[in-house]
Amino acid sequence: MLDIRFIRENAELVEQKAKQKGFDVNIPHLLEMDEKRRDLLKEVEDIRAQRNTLAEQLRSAKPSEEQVEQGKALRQKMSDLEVSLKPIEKEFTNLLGTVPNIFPDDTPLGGEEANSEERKWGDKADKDFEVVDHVSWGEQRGLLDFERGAKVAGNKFYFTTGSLVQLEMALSQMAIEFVIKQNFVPMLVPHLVNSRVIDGTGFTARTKEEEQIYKIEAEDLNLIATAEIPLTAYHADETLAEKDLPKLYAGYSPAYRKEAGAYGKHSKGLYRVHQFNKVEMYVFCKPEDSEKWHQKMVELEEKFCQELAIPYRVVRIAAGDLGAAAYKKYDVEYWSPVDKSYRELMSCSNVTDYQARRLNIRYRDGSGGTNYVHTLNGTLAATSRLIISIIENYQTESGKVSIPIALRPYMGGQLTL
RNA sequence: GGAGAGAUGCUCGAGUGGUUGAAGAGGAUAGUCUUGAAAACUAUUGUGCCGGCAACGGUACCGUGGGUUCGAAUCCCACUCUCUCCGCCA
Repeated sequence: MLDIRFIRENAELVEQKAKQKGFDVNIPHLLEMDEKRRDLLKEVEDIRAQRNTLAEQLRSAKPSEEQVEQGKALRQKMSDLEVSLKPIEKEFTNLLGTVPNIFPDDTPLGGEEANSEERKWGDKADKDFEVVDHVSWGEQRGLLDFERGAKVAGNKFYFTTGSLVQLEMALSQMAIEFVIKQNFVPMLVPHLVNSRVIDGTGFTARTKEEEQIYKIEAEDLNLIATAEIPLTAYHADETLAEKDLPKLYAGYSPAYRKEAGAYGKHSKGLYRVHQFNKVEMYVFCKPEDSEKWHQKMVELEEKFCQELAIPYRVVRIAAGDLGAAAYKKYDVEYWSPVDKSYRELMSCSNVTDYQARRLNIRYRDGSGGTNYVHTLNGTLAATSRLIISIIENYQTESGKVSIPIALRPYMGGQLTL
C-alpha cells in the first residue's frame, strides 16, 4: 500500500509507474473517492462534534424532551452519513490496495525479457558428455517419484527418496548454519495464516490465473507460499524501538503454491512444484538502510552459491516483472547445462514500506515520532531448485552426481549420489 | 471439544451509563539538589485520521464487529484470543 498523501501529490508519477509495472490502476478515480471520502468524513465529524457538545451539556442535568429529540435527530443524521460513507470508504480502500509500489528510475523498463544481467560467476563451460535432466536422472534412480506424487496428491506433487532426502536436508542445514553465522535469527513459522496476513503481504490474487495461495475450506486459514508471509506478519501492529533495528530473521518452511497460471515450458520436474522447502531471509530495517540491506542480502545469496560452487548470474528485475509490492528486485539464476541457459534460483526484493503500511509495522525514531519500517525478503535456499542445479552441474559422465564439497560435512562424508 | 474466568495506555492496575484520553503505582525522559551517582522532589510521557505554514482545533480509538441510549470503557449480541479445570491426543 502506498501513502495516499504521496499519491495525491504524485498522481502522475504513481500512475505512470503502475502502467510500467503492467498494472491497470485508475488514479483519478481513486483521488475522486479520496476527496468524497474526506468531504463526508468532515461532515460526519461535524455532527459528532455537535453530539459531543450536547452530551457535555447533559452530563449531569436531566435532559429535556427537546434535547432528547435534538440528540435523536443528530444520531439519525450521523447514521445516514455513515451509511453513505461506508461504500465510498470501502471502494477507496480497495482501490488504494491495488496501487502497486513505485520503483526507482534506473529500473529497466519492460517485461521479463528486459531483465538486465548485473554480473556472473562460476564455470559454465560445456561438459564433454550429454548432461541428463534432473527428472530422468532422479526417476531412473528411484530418488524422485512424480507419478506416485500425482496419484496421492495430484500433478506437480512428488515424493523424494533415499539419498536425495539427505541432500535436501544437508542443504537446509547448511543454509540455516549459514544464516546464523550472519546473525539472522532462525525461525520455524506457522504454515497456515489468516487472510489478513495474506492480504497484508500482497499475496492476494488479482485474477483467478494469478491465484497462488491454497485456502483451507471453511476456515480463515491459508497455506503459506513462502516463510516471507508469516515473517512479515510477525511484527504486525507493532511499533519497534529504533535501537532494535534491523531485525534479521531466517524462516525455514515449506512453500505451498497453486501455480495456477504456470504451465508450458519450465514447468517440468522440480522446477515448478506445488510444494517445496525453503530457507528465506527477512529483514526489518529503517528506510534509510534498506538499499544497503538489499545489496547485502544479494551478496549473501551469491556467497551461498559460491560456497556450493554453483555457476550463477545476478539479474536486475525489470519494471514489468516486479510485481505489486517490490520497489527493487534481483534474481540469482543458476546455470543449467541441460537448457544451456540461466534459470531462476533465488529472488531478493526490497518492498520498502509497502507491506509495513498494510500490516502496520512501525518504529519509533530518534525524535519520538513513528515511521513505517522497510522490509526485505530474499531466498537463501529453495531446496528443490538447488537440487536441480546440483544434479545438473555436478553430474559426471558415469551418471553419478558428486556432492559439493561444502555439503559433505552434512552428508556423513558421502562423496556422490 | 466441554465448563468457568478474563482482555483497559510502555507495564501493572482502578473504573458497571455523563467533568474518563481514561485514577493510582511502576518504568522512561527532562529539571532541581549533588563533586559525580543514588535517593528525594518537580514536570513530561499515546496513536490514527481530517483541517491548518504553524501554534492549534476537530474526531476516533479501553480485544474485534454489531446493537441499545440524548450520551457507552461501562449495558446487550456475535466473534477472536488468553488463563484455569475436564476430555482427546503426537
